[in-house]
Amino acid sequence: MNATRAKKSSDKRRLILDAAVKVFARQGFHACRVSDIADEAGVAYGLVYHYFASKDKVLDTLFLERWNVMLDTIREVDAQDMPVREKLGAIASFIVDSYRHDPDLMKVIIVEVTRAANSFGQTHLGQIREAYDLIAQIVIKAQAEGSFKDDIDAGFAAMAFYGAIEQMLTGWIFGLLPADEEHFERAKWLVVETVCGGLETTTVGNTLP
Amino acid sequence: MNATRAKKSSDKRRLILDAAVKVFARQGFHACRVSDIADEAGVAYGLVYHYFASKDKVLDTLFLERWNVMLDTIREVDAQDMPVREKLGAIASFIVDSYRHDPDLMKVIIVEVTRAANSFGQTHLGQIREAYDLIAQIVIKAQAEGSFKDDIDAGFAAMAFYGAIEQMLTGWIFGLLPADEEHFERAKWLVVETVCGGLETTTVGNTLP
DNA sequence: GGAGATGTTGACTGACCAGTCAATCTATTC
DNA sequence: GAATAGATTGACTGGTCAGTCAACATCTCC
Repeated sequence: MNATRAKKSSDKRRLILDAAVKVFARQGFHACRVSDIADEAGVAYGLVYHYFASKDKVLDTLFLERWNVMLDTIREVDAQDMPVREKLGAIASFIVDSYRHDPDLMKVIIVEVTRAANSFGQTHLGQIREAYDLIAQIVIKAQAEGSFKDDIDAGFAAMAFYGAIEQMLTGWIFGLLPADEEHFERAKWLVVETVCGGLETTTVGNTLP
Repeated sequence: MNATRAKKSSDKRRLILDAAVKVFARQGFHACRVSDIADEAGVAYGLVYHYFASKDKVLDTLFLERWNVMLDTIREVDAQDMPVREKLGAIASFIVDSYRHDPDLMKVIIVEVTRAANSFGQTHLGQIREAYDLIAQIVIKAQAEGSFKDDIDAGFAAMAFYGAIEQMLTGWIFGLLPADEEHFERAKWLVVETVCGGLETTTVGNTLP
């Protein structure tokens, strides 16, 4: 049957991808060998090249798979009719939950792609920018409807928001922040509370007394 | 004379370090060859190894030189008697100005060390953590004196603050944000305004209406 | 059951590059 | 000006590893 064959085939492909996540997370993309991935997956060296054209393509695949899910989520959230705070909260939630669900994969995506300005970060700059732009759009709308101050550049605000979240993940990745269930939830809340608190028009305190 | 000799010696050392900054920034630490550094500096290959034990040590030196200046600055700022907002503003200022003054060096530090969880980030974890801790201390003091809400974990707040700044630099590094004088200044202000706005006790707006 | 396609294997190769080292050059000192 | 120490050179080496490939295995379908 075709389905069985297809299933079996993609099983091994998936096996390799999952093994790659573990290996990349443990040793880093540059430090690991393709044979490490094959060993971790329990398959022969050559099979990696049967499913992927190069070591790079393995990482590309991992990144794009997950990043596109995130982009879709952000688009969906934005399309809904809810206050900015909730929209940003949903995005923060999604990212933190992604980490909670698969810390290795998020580590790889952040360390090897999102922040790798000279390698994969450049390759996937378009995808990465897309995320920032979508968040900026949310900020712009909030400014237009008056819930966010409009003297703050939306692009910069989006970067600050995204950067704050990514730094939380970085804290967990480096083992600098406690990574239990409660802290995951508090982190979501903190980012939204902090960033929205500073951007909302309801804020009173200002630079001068 | 001894001074001349010493001067000449350290001249070449400096030459190599400066060349390394350019090369690391342009090609990335892993992608570049030691010969690229030597070529850029206009010295022979072997001379790099006369001054540095390994390629790694070159990056270590660059990182530590700059990072220690930053740690000192944060300590000085913290020791002074001024409102939190100004303290955090001074730190944001220092980091942004560091980028303005030498974007290549900051790019290298951030991309190759601060965010490299599997290589130099691990090696220098102590130094990196020190910076986060110092910022967290500032937040804790602000909470103690009542200017910051104390229901927010200081460690997390410090990460959010530092992450927001680093993401601004990342935006400039990737060419995703405008990098002119005015935007540098606005970025400092934005980060402080946003983060402090969300943390200060004077904030009014809250989750529920 | 056999032909063709697809999956799987792992030894091998060719390129690359960090680090070594012996030779040469330059300054310093007496 | 000879001796010593340090600076500078670049050809060479040894190890590493991404990617290839030819052989073998296992499906699918008639």
